[in-house]
Amino acid sequence: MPTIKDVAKAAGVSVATVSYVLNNSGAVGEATRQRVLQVVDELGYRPSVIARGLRSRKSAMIGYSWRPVPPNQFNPILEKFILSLAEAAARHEYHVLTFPFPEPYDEVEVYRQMVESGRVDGFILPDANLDDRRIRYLLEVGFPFVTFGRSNPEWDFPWVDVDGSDGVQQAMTHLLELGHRRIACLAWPEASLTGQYRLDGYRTAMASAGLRVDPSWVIRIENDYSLARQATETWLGLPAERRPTAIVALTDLMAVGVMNAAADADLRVGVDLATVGFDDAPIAGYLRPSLTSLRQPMAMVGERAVTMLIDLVHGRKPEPAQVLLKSQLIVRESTSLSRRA
Amino acid sequence: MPTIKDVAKAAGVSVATVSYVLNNSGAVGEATRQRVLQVVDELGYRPSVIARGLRSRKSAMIGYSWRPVPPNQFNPILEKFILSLAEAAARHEYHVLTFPFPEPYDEVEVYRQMVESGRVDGFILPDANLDDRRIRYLLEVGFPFVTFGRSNPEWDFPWVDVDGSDGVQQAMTHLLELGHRRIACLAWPEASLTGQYRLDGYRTAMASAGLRVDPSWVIRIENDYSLARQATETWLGLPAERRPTAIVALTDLMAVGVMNAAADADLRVGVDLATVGFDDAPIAGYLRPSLTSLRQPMAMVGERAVTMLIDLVHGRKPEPAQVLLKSQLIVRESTSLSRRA
DNA sequence: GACGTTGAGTTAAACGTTTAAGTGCAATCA
DNA sequence: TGATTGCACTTAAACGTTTAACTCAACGTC
Repeated sequence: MPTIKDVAKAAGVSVATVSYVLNNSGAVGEATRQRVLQVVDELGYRPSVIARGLRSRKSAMIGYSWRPVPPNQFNPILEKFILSLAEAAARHEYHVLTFPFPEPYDEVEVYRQMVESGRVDGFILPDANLDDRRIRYLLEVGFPFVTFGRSNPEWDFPWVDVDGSDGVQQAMTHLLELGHRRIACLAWPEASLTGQYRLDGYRTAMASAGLRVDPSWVIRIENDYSLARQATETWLGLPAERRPTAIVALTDLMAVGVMNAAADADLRVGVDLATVGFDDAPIAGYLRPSLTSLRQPMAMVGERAVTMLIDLVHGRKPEPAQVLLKSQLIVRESTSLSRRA
Repeated sequence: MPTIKDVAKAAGVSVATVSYVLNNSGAVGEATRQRVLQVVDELGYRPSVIARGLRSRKSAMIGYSWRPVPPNQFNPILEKFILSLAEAAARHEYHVLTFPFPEPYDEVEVYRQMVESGRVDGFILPDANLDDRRIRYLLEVGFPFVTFGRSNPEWDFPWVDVDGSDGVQQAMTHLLELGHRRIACLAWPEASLTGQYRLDGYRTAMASAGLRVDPSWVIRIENDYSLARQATETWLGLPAERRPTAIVALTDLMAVGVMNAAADADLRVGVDLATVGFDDAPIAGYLRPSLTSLRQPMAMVGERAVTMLIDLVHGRKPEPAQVLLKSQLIVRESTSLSRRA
């Protein structure tokens, strides 16, 4: 593998000149420049990113670690997200280093290792949450990062998020237009900030529509199929005047639980009971009935996050430093069969 | 960030000694060793992987790039695979670098860049196929790699694969035991070697059972929901004595197409028509009826592939250099409702 | 007492870049 | 004419490791 020295020798110049040509810096005459470039081409020379990294104290790598979901759950947005990270990074001559998510309470240690060994120049942190230890640590040591998701308002750091409140409000508007008035929300435990925002959207929409929220209409569960079924059964067991006619679930997996529980109770989903999911999993369009869901603009999230991170790494302040994107409601049969029929 | 020099100074030894201590090489007295380790600990020193890489000409990185599936398809095994790669790599102090899959026909160029810039020490290549240009290139330049999937038999290289023929035979045995005799196979285009192996499993099982394969029982399509529906409709339109009672699909997505087309024809899946998928997508257990499918041991695939690759990188010949793993049939309602009923 | 041998260190080169500082030269200027 | 400037290029240090080669004292051997 040729090195910069080989190029210099072949072109009859010093290595510095070659370096200047390659980096478009320094003052190099046009003739020399051409000659160097030609030699580079002939020799098939490619700079060693490692040597470059040692000198510049940059690895040109972005660290990314995600929390694997438990068996029997799925993460519908992971692939798109990683892909958009990798593509956005590549556009800036960066690369994405994926590392396994640490065991609970070891988070910081794993990130510390990455930071101190100089493996990466910055991190993309998915699944940000309140009091996130990773964020606290990285702020403390002043290491570049961008989160996907928000955290404590008193912490000032760059993030990208999808407006869950707005998303759920879109779904609610859709349901309200269809005439639904008794709408339930299958939510997440209080610990999840993302869950809070989405639930806020539900409450806001109900309030704007002048509708009272029956306390039994909000059930908080982990993202789990069976728990979603149980919750649905609870709702369907309510007296008719309190029984929801529509259910907004915070994930597609839970929405599937809702649909199946409803079908088992001999309700026609989309006609007798409407339901909406979140994330627009690839399967959503192929379910029976197909599932109305909120699609997060993952490609954009990845692109923005990477761009912001690279700004940070280069000492520039990303502008804006906080980005809130909108999700898109994909209407399918689970909310609109009755209309079509 | 402290460097090895800081440690050496603080411990009153030369940098070489520190290095020897850290690498357990050279001859170092016990007292000195302890003192160095203590200083390392006190200073929180961590070797720079970049400097180390420059000297040792190793990046301690494994390159991984996967072909993103078209919109409306999904890749049920990707997450588990990347995760197991990352975990296995971490156990050997390696990391996984993900890079975007190149545009068609640029494959080699992107891999070449990775090789020549010294970014990675080796590759894991998913989706290996016949005449794979990536394999050809890497063999040519003698760069370490392990594929997931097989390729040309005349090429000698290390791979890990899941025995698709055996998998489909498991499914077939299951269907035959349930009494099915007219079994169809929803296969892939001929270009896919993985598809060939799986289809072989179908033909082998039919032959072993002494059953003739009606030519119309094999339909080759891309992995696509709508095409799967169409194929199913074709089969359901056959005269009764040639109409399949069971359909083995090469992916879960196609199996969903089968199930929905059957339901539209007022057939009860699992009773009137059995179907089996492949990959055991997370949703499979939550479909109605739930889908029998073949689960690939992705964690094992990743683990083995990484171990083999690291052997190669260190100049050891992996033993064995070819690994064929079995998939596991997960029986659910789509093949056994009638039994349970 | 001269002569290996061994153990425990040190010295310094090397890995492949980047870049501050320096050099030489021609053109420009007072 | 000599000083000044700007351009094009070179020199050499530095980034943080690893490791071959060396040093030196202590010890054992004949």
